[in-house]
Amino acid sequence: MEGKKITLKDIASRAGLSINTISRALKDKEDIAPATREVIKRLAKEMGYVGNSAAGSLRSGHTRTIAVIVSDVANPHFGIMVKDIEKAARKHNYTILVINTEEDNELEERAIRTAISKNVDGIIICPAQCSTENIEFMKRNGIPFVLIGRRFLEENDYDYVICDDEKGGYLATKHLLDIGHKRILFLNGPQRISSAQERYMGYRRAHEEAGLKVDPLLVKDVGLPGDTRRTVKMMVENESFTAIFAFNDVIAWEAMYVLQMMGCRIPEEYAIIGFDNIHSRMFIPFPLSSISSSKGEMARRALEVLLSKINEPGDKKSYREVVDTTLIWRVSTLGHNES
Amino acid sequence: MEGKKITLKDIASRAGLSINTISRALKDKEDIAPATREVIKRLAKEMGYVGNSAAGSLRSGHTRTIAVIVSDVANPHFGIMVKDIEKAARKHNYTILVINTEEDNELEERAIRTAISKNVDGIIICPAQCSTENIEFMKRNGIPFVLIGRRFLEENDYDYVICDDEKGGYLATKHLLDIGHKRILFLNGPQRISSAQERYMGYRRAHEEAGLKVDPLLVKDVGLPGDTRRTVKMMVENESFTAIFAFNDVIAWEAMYVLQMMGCRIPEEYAIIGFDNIHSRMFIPFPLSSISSSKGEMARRALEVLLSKINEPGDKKSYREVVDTTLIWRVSTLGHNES
DNA sequence: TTGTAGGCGTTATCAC
DNA sequence: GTGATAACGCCTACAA
Repeated sequence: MEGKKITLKDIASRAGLSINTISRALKDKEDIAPATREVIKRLAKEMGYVGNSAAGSLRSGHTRTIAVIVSDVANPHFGIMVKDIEKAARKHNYTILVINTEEDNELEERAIRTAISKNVDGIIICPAQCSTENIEFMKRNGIPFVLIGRRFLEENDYDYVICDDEKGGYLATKHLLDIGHKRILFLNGPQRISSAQERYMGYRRAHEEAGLKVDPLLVKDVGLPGDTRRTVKMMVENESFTAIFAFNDVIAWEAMYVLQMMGCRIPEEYAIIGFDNIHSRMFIPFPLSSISSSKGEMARRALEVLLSKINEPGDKKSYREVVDTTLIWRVSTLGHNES
Repeated sequence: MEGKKITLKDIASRAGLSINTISRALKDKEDIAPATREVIKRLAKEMGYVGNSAAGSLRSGHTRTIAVIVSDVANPHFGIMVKDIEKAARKHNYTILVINTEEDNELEERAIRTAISKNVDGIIICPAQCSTENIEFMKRNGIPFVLIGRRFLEENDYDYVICDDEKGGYLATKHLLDIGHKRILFLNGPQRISSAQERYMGYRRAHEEAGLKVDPLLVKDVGLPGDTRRTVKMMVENESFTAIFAFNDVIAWEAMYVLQMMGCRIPEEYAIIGFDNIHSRMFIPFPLSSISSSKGEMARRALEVLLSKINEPGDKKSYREVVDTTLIWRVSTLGHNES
């Protein structure tokens, strides 16, 4: 049994039957005598036969595999997303191929080519958004795909499932303004990313509604690792502000870490709110207020959209799904601070 | 370009050459005229050709894909592991298929069958250890595989890469004893898991060395979600202890969360130490002492072992790699508590 | 009820 | 230099 893989042929020669009798018996086809079926199935089990679906898919044209392309599974945001996609996919008998792009354009291109060359039935991708090239490539290729978590604001003809980032940015900012903060540091993600742009729009809208002007000095891009630590330290030393809105919970944690190291108290000296509500999935010592974006919901919807695109190839419908965002209030923004 | 996939055949008929010439030209074989090669390559690019490696692997027998089977990618421990495996694999031009088992025996079996049926070249698996059945199945099947993070203590003839769990358990416990704690609550993982057993052995050794007896009431299994919250609450209310050693950082965070909710101070009232040192990859607000198990190292070694098994199928060498563990001291065990 | 033929896309081998 | 052929493992359609 060791060494070479058992194929239908091996079973056939052992059973003294033809390859395709074996094939059909194992698929429980009616046209094989029940007795024969039983014998064959037992033999297959005995020999440890595991079908070669890769070979079958060469014929059928589908692999029941979808690629999930994200920047980094080690980031809990994506880890949770990937898990939920995998879970949903498993229900539909699909397997997922995970590829990380590290937010890099070239790696993203390679990821897409790899996925296509492995004949996946479709792709769920959180695009690095360095350019539209890679997305255009998928489109030209004809492979079904859905964007998750990010979209292209200008060339808006790709299907996507995102959360309501503008509203999330608005809710977070309004919440901080409501409890008395006037100068809110926004630790935002890289500007090329749509969710960063949209959350910023929400940040602006909340300010406008409150009759306040946005101070550009308080809006920082912390895309690179290390940025958050440097920025928070620098801002605490040089600027006056009383609250932080972080692009995501991971950045928020890092900011809190720095503040604690510097001896600042949360929420008394600095209130802080994140985005993603990872605390709903994991108990982190310091409860962080956050914007819930329901990753499970996004994952399921993205998969559904992808499956319908896979199953109705002719269909030219477009899918633009926006999952609601809500405010989750925890102690990191408790109390208030009239400055 | 939309709809159907471009194949060698399509390029061949467009170029007026044979399929085979196209194939060889695209692989830069010397026996095709340089001029022809250029023309073909340009044409392929123009037509958006992406090779069907699935078809190729039917012939070659390998897919350059490995399956990574873990219980849950959303757990940062596995998320980080998967990321590091993916990164190492990418360097060797391998892609990974990620399947979650949720620590369930049946899902694990399905995961393995799926992986094999998709013709992966090998499997890296963190076994649920409900039984050895599934591992035996892989062995009988002949697919190259390596266990990661866990091993089978009795039937020790499977290759593995683990960290030094016994030493880790010893170091964590000794550290707490050294700073003055005498009653240490051990929030351990499920007993069927080797790492839980081995960390417990370390916990015992440290006690013995210190001339203390292990109180069985202080050793709790918190395998299921929710266990940690219930257990910590119950223990704080009913038992006396001054420190906690948690099976992993995620459990430690949860314990800290509960302690904070109950108004207990860390480390003054309860010192706490985790395992995995996730803080080396993520800044979590409250710095948690932990045992570092170098997931990056484990991931790379596991991949190397797997690759050598894939590349030397005849080789009957066994691989039992144990990565060192070290103590990382942070504020969650600062100060001491002479009780 | 079972067997035979052909083809999915690619590649290795050998002939032209 | 380039083309024809067979083969990888499986499946559909049809013949026996």
